[in-house]
Amino acid sequence: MKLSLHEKIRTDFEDDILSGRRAPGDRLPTEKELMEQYDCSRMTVNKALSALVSAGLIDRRKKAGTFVSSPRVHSMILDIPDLPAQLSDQGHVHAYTPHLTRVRAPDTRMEPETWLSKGADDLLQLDGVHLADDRPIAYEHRLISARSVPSALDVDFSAITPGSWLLQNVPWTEAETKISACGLSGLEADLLKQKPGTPCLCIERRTWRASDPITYVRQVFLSDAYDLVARFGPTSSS
Amino acid sequence: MKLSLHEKIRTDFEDDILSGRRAPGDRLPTEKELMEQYDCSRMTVNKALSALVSAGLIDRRKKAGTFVSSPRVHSMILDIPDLPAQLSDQGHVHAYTPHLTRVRAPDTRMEPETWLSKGADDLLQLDGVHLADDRPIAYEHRLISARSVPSALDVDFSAITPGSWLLQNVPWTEAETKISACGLSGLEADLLKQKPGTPCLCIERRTWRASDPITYVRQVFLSDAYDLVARFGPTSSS
DNA sequence: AGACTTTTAATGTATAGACATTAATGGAAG
DNA sequence: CTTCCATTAATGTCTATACATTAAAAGTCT
Repeated sequence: MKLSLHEKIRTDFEDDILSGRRAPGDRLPTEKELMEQYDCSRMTVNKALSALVSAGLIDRRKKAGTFVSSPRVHSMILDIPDLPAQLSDQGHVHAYTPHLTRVRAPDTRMEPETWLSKGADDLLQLDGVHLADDRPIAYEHRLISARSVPSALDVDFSAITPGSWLLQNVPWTEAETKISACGLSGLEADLLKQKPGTPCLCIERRTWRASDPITYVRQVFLSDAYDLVARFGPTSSS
Repeated sequence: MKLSLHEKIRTDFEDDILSGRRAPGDRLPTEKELMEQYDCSRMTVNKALSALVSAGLIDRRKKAGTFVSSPRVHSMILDIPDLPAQLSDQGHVHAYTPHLTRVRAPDTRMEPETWLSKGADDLLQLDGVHLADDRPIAYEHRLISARSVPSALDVDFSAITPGSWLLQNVPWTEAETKISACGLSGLEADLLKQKPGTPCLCIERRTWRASDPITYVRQVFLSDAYDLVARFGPTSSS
């Protein structure tokens, strides 16, 4: 693969920093030194270093210089893809069978419902089962604010999953995701053809669009059918 | 706060996209149009748009143009949980009690062990229980490559947890994390004072340092004591 | 119509210079 | 010795221009 010059400069330092050859606090050459070293213009060096700044690998201070960032944040990005997309990527056949669809008033004893309805608005409830190759793999309980997304009331959710429809029609601006483990309830176990109490991965998510609550969803995955994998490393670069 | 011109251009489009005023798939003005609109040079426009590309908000295709990127994936930033740090942040008292510490040959029937040992090297095995305020909350099974990290053999892991020691002494360059759910085994249940089969969150991680395998760890968390929460939204900008 | 070629409009990369901004540094005054 | 100020070395921003690269679109020839 052919790298452009600013990419080469960037990856050179990326490698040095990630491998530990340049430790946190170390000072990097100045732009002037680098433009001689790489025989290029200052803008090119600057572009490479700017990328490293926004990647959080270096800090730059005027007059002082450029330094390897100190508190190496050990964090990684976990992508939680749209279920149908992920399954079809892996060559499986995805299906969604609605189990319960209705519009109702919020139950104010339930925290997610008071949050979503702001105490008053009607909620569209969409419960259903996700299948991969005809095998049930997840139970989804979803609530949508009828106020924030009135158009959702007219959609036929046996043709498109609620998640995909929302992603395409009501892009979110803010989201909170919680991952935990839980045992299947009696109803869930029944629908997924498992025993109650079977350990499952539980993903809960709330999304906002410009500070309006949009949806709350709780997905319960059979643990042998689904897990989340995140990888972090030098390969991450685009 | 005074914004430089390229920041202004960037935030203008950031706002438009995050608010939904520009929907996925919409085409943005060309660089030429933008340099007239903002009365600036093309490089300035380019810098703003490049930032939006690396933020994943737009896609650009030569000759075709610039478009709001389409499937906004739900991603979350997963902080590598250094359990002691995380717990003390929340005001809890953390303790770690070793349960099994030994050096042994790899069991070649186990995939993680062949990976870590490359088929031959000795492994340092460190199993133990994490407690928060004297209550057991997690069981940790850890293997460290004696070859890649020989200094680990001399450490007293009743004084510092294996995770913290590694984080401080052997920074990784690459990591893979897998999150799933599982039921407690008999041994784990015993040590955590729970019933076998209790649903738990299971985090497995492998780390590398410059392509050398360093450690494999499997942490099993009581589901009522621990879950992962991440929030993603427009506040992310630097 | 279909397959190939050419044009062309857009992005991608890079240059050489200019001026602005900031903060470390050293020197002068008290 | 301390305070203040000027110097200056670094990054930050921006311009105007050039050429490369790509793929859409239009044109041309069967």
